[in-house]
Amino acid sequence: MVCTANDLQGWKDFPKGLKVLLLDGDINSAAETKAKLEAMDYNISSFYDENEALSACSNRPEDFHVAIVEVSTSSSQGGFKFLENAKDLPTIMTSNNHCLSTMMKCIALGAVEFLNKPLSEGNLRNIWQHVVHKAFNAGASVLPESLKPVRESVEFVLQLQTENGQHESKMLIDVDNMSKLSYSDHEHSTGSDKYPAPSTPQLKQGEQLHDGGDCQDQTNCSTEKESGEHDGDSKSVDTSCENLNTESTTQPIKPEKTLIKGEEDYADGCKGEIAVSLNPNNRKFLSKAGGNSTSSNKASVRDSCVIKANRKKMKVDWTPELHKKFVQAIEQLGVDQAIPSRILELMKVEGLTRHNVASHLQKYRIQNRQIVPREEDRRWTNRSDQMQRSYCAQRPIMAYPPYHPNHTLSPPPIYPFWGQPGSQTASVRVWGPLRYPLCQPFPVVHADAWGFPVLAPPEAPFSYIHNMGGLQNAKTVDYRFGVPQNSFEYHPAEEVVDKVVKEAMSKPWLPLPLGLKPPSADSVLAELSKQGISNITKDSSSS
DNA sequence: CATGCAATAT
DNA sequence: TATATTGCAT
Repeated sequence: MVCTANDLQGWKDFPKGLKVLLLDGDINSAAETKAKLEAMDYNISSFYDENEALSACSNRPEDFHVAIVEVSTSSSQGGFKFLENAKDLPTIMTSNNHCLSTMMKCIALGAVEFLNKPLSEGNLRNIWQHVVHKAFNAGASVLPESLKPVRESVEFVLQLQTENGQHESKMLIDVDNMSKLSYSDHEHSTGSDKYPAPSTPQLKQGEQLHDGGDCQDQTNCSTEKESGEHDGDSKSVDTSCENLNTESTTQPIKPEKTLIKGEEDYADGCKGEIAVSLNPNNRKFLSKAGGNSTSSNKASVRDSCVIKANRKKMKVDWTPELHKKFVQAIEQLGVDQAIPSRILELMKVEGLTRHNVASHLQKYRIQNRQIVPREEDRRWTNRSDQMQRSYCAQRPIMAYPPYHPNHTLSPPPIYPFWGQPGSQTASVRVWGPLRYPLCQPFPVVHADAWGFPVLAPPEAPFSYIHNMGGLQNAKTVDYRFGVPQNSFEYHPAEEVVDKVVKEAMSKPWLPLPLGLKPPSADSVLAELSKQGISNITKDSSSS
């Protein structure tokens, strides 16, 4: 990623001072690892106890950039607890136990890499890659405090080269692309981005990450070019690390994010997109400002960035979060009053224009229209048929948690991410109904071959994996919802039904679940009488 | 000016 | 292809 000497000037000693949390129950191997790492100028904090390590990185998240955690063979929790709880820290798992399932478990639980013990020098030397990777590929919202300086630093360096000259543009990875990458990554992994990008080789049986795993050592990609005039302000990471100020005592906060990509033209006409925060309490991560980017004057940098970013029209990326706001606004207004300007007001998203909202609303309506098609004359008495057909045409209201004991048998229901905010964390943006094969938001992994579903989506609660009792009985588990499903029949819990009914009644403007039209009174009565219910306690319309 | 729809662009 | 933006009519 860094290809010229010039590029390196800001961080040629980058790993130096990088703060490594080392959790290893084995004192000897811990000492050994620590010594090796320190020889590489890493800054090691050793922990023997998992809980201590956890509380340390919880209390001082800024103190750690990356963690190396041993999978203890003795204790049952050994290391996994840390792995799961320190989600904001790129965590490398190590173990003497080289079995595949252990590795997979680590990776599935969010480890960025699994390294066999003993840790080779090459492995250790390159752990910084995970820091940079995380710093750039974590969604801005989940970027740990400790990584922000890294990111800013790297961005700054990259920015320098961008501004320096385009003569070597072929060699450069421009910040814009990184921004895009980061952005899209962020979209696909909402909660914690414990699922690393494919660029990290850890899923391939963990064997690639020998020294060859990274094609180049961080020191050897220089091209002998020395044309640095901007070096004065460039900061190495360890410097920036000193400027950390957050004292959060809880787990690193994941601020709500509302990101919008800004398009910006550069002097050379080259266009790029940068991510800007529309939320004032958010931090901007991609600095386009050329000047100093020390942590101390972040604010000014930030401001100038915003100004620069606002210079041009912004492309709104309707992230799930943004869309959620949008939907909430619409619900709040009611479908009748849902006009762009008011939605905009309710959304209270800085930088968002009425046009943006209007456009989005247009699409929203189109989608809604498509799934509330002319079913006018359809009778809800034809229920089975109805349900089958409209299965993938769910309304924004979730009827009840879907269950498909065998997804090859029953059509997997789709829950449009249009719909209920909070019903799911929509890292994948799905607009309304999908074609049938895509109806499943995520593929259900049959993990028989592996004995473990490694493709659990980021949304999958980790407890799901736990509940599997380790690695074995991985059946088809519907992990999309925290509700355990264990019945073959559609028997929605009463409270669920109640909830839906209540919701439907309180929000008459919303289409009904199950793709049903409001039945006429007649059809309702007919249906009820069919079911042997002759009397209903309804205030109007009856008898 | 705001809105919604259609065309266009990415 | 999907979806965001732009253009235009109301």
